[in-house]
Amino acid sequence: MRMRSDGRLARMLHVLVHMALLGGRETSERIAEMLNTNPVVVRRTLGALRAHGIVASEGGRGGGWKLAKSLEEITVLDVQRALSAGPILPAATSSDHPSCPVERASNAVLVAAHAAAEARLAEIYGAAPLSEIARAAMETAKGA
Amino acid sequence: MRMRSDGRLARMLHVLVHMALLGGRETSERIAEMLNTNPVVVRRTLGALRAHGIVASEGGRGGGWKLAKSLEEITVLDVQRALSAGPILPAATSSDHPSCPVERASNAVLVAAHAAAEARLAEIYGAAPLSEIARAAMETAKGA
DNA sequence: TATTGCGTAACAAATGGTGTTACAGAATGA
DNA sequence: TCATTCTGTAACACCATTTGTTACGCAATA
Repeated sequence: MRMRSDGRLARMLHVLVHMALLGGRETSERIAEMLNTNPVVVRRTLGALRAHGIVASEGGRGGGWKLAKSLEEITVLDVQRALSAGPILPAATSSDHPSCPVERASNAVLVAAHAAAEARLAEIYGAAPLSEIARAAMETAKGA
Repeated sequence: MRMRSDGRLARMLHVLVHMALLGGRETSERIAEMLNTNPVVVRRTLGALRAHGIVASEGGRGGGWKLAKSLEEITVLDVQRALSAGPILPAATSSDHPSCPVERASNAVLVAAHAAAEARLAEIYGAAPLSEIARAAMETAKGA
């Protein structure tokens, strides 16, 4: 029952930076083309970001998606949190004999280790605004 | 496509410590009872540990499983490595447009962050011998 | 030689992201 | 008003991975 880290975070970072660089509104259709996927998947995933104030959407003719904040104001951690409420790195403990001291001790070690790793990950995510990704991308594009 | 951290590590820590505390050989049948699971699952998983020299097995009457090292010589990291060859925390990047600078930059941030988190996790796992889990378990059992 | 226990193949179930179709609702513009 | 163009969402099927299970072969031993 694990919440494995999926490909949504990478895809969302990718598309959010593109949206900022393009400036205007983008439809699910066009975003889906950017991500080589389906418009419904895009709405589903961007919908989670909208619930956290990262993007906004409008229906009807001329509608679509746009950023609700600047790239400087969005960190990787913000996007991660929008996509998944729980821990980024769940502990993966066992619960075969909840009262067994050995199982408890084993689980405790794993929980502590994961908490430390998660703290490190969240620290880095939180210190990484999307504007930094945009800057690195432009640098690369120029250099190449 | 993630290699999510599954429940095998926790289960193996649990059973290895029990095996050490019990001292002798244990059959898949008895171990399965400890873990509330099936003997085949036990053979499957312990088989991976045997391939890394952590446990040994013998068939036939009077056979079963026993530790190949002492708990002091086995770290959580050893068990983790035996269960899964690759990274503990795979990066979860996207590959929709491998030549897109924005995708590359997004992936790079994620890869770097995961590498740091994984290093932290491996550091803790490597510094945690199973004897420490056994000690903590006995402490708890005594205290309670 | 009968029993015990591992080794392994084969298959079902559950989980969670993904891909897809279908359709309802809202905004826009002629 | 009405057709068009969007999002919102339900309802599936699909894929990959762990887990659970049955079945059977092989080795060791009393």
